[in-house]
Amino acid sequence: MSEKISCKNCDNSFCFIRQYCSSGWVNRIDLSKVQIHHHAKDNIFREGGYVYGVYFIQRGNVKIIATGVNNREQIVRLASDGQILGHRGNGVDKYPVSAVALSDTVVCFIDNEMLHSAFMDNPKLTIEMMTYYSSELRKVEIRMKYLVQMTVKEKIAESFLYIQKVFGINKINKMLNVPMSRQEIADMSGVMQVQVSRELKEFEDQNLITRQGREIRLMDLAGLQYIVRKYNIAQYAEQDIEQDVYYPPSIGYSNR
Amino acid sequence: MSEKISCKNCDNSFCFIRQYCSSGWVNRIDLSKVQIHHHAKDNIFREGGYVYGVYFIQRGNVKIIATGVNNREQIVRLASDGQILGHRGNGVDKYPVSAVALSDTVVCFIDNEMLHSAFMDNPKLTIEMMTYYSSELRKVEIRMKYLVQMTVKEKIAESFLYIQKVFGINKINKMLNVPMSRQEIADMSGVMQVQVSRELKEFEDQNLITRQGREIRLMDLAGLQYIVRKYNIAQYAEQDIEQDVYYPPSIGYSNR
DNA sequence: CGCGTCCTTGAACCGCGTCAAGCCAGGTGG
DNA sequence: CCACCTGGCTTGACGCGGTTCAAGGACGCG
Repeated sequence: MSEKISCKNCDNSFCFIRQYCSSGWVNRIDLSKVQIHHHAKDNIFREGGYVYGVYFIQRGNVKIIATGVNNREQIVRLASDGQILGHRGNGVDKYPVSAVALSDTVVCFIDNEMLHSAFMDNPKLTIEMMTYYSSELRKVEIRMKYLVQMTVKEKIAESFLYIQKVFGINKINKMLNVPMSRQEIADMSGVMQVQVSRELKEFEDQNLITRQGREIRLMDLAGLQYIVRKYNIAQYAEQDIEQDVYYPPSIGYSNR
Repeated sequence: MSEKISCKNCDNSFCFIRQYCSSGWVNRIDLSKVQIHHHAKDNIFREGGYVYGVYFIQRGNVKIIATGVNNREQIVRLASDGQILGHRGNGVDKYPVSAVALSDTVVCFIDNEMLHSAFMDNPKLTIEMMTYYSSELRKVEIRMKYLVQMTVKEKIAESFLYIQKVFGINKINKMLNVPMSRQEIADMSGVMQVQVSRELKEFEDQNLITRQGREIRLMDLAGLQYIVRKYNIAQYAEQDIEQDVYYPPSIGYSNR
């Protein structure tokens, strides 16, 4: 007899399944069978691949990217512990985006069938999932406006605030918890990589950031917010400036 | 005794409530009390206003806009019959965007309390709503990439395809069912209004469109698709090119 | 008929994307 | 331990696409 590790033993308190499903239901899931481990830079799923279910991030940091023309990418979203990847639309069965781990990541894969029966049995789960999607939708709608109207400097400042918001910064050394390359920052902001270099220099001159090797330390969040103030970005302000240290600051670059 | 008109009598077959709630439940709603009529250019709700519920479009055409810096607007989404407006996020209680009627529009307002009890009683409804949001989310994610990577010409071509997709074109005269101003096309595409004028001229020279007064007739959808081909925009293709005529082509400009 | 709104067209400026050369750090192999 | 290589980063120079400013036209409405 093989030993079954119930989903109940999972330590992720953000997990939608654990939070909103009946305990009987939770017990039906074998954690060891749904968990998938990924290293940094691994694809969790790829644009064009078939959708058989959704992924919950148990622990880790992920970027969702849409590949564009001539190798240009657009990072449409960042996601971390407890968030959902690989949502489907009506009857659409292929991913329009890819998900890539930025640090070592564990996801739980729940296939369509199981998910559907979970929904039918647990109305609270469905409501929470719906709320989650509607909240992501409004966030993307807002970011969309930024990408169109902001200057390069503003877009990059906004990207830092966004990274800080989703992944947090290390309390002690103020480094971003998940270091991102210049190219990735460019892909988030929708600008060219060379422009990122230039703006970083300017930010450094203004003491908004400092650099240690290739990593970036956010020194003055209020200063960054000031740059984008006219777009009244309230959601990145006050809250979450102090956040837990999830990972040692270098894991994102690990090459295993 | 006042006469109650049940939600059952509503003629909108797309309505989520009618489709996915038990008939007993549907009967509880008094259609005459939830319906709100709007003229073209009316605000359905405004950025910054408090969220007391959601709106279902019973009939009409709506743009969702985010107001930006110095009177610049960004149209983040178009919506038509059966679609949902005014989704909330977690604990957020203010609209981040405005919804404006583009033609005469009827919406049904369902307050938070009623919606929540509908969700608890009708799991299918919740699932459908969730699917709707997740599908809108992926659409916005894709449009986000376009807005960043496309040239002005491409963005405008894409906007026409998007309008045609959501609102349809008149079968007979090929006019867009809901005419939009140059400014609105600019706000969708994230470009300046003068550029729209210039590109329209070019499109006309290439026989992709013709103009009648200020209204635009799409002559060559395949040609427009050709312009944006390298972004492989599959979702606007084949389907829906022939669509019902919802409204006389001029109502969108009516000034009542 | 005059006024306001929306649209068109021209001209000039400049932000930012492009191209290209050089730098720096880490890894590898002799 | 040094030499070399490679990939990511920096910096400069240039030119184009697109924004901005401005003037004039078309159309609808009172």
